[in-house]
Amino acid sequence: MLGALTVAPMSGYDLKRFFEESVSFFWAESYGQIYPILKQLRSEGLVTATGAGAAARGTRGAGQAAPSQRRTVYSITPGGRRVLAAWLGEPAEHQVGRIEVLLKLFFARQGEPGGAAGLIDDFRAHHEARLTTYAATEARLRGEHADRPDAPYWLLALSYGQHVSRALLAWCDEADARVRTAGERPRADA
Amino acid sequence: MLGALTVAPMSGYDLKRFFEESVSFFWAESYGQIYPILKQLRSEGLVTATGAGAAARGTRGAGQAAPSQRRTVYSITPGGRRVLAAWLGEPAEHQVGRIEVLLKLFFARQGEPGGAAGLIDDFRAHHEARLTTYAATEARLRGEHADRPDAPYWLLALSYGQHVSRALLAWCDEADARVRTAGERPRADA
DNA sequence: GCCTGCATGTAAACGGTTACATGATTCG
DNA sequence: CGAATCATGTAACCGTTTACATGCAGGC
Repeated sequence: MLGALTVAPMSGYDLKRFFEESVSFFWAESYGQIYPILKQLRSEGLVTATGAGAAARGTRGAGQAAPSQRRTVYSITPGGRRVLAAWLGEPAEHQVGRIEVLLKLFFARQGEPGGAAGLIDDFRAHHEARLTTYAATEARLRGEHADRPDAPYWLLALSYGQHVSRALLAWCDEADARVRTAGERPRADA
Repeated sequence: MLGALTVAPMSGYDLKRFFEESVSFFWAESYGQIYPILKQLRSEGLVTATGAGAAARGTRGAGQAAPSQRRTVYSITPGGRRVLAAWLGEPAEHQVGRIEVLLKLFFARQGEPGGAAGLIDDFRAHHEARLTTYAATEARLRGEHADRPDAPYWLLALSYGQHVSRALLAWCDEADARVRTAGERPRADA
């Protein structure tokens, strides 16, 4: 959240969209977290609020003309930037992501004969779609957002996704071949 | 859990180890889940218990000689196999796995200049280690476990991990190059 | 006798999603 | 006017992890 607010001051609603549009392929946050966390960050002095819900006095600057209203826009504070920088300095944890398709594949012999092939088809379609999305995002990043100073890092994250999806399509080919020859046979005919 | 019990009847303790040794790179379960779920599966008639905690009568067969005792071993029932097969028939969901390292990288411009490079180094080491583990697992699967009928599917899952880790090492090279040239420069010297 | 590993379980806390409630604004 | 979207929030629920409690068995 603090990271997102370095891109621009945002409302809770904006943050949700930011997560959906920018980092959705590797991170997600729901309203159920966003609003409580904003409240907490504010109480810790890591963000400040302006607009609708900015109860504390001194929030509305001189000529600010009540803009749109009803929105509460949050900005990161210097303290927030320090906390963010500290977090960025800690090594990232490599936690085990649960991959449901692998679990099903692992036990696929216990299911219908064509099951594994179906899973793989589905999986291939998913990653083909992702690569298409990635290409569109890349075009946008190299186009309109090319001047943003964070752009190189954003492209790095994108590249991660592309490498993974390409590798997984290659795996699909391999898996398909294996499943259609030795894999499925031992159950039925043969 | 039902899937694991098709491999062999197991105790809760065995299940934990099964998850740790076989599928740990894409799935994990803790005791806090295993024991309650076993209880529930049993109440639904999807598994049966033998040994220590097998309260219901008729569990100990004729010449079974109280083996080791204090263990409660669970076996999958025909009903359990049906439920498992039904689950295997449903398409797998592609949920967003949270990748912390990408989040840090995405906002890396807000941290220390060398931060991104450090994250990548760490990440590379992690996937190199994984590839080593995968190689050992592959040897075991092609060796002692080669005759197991599920082995082809297990190798497929393993191959997934190998494809991903190899792709990520390639990404590390690319990312490193980008971070050490254009990436880190605009903050300090230059 | 003690340490390690086997073995079973539970309670509290945590992190997260879902669903719902509410209402303002904008645009066709 | 009505629909879509902007916007804020909360409560209930669910899945999961962590930490703890307990005790037996086997080997040194």
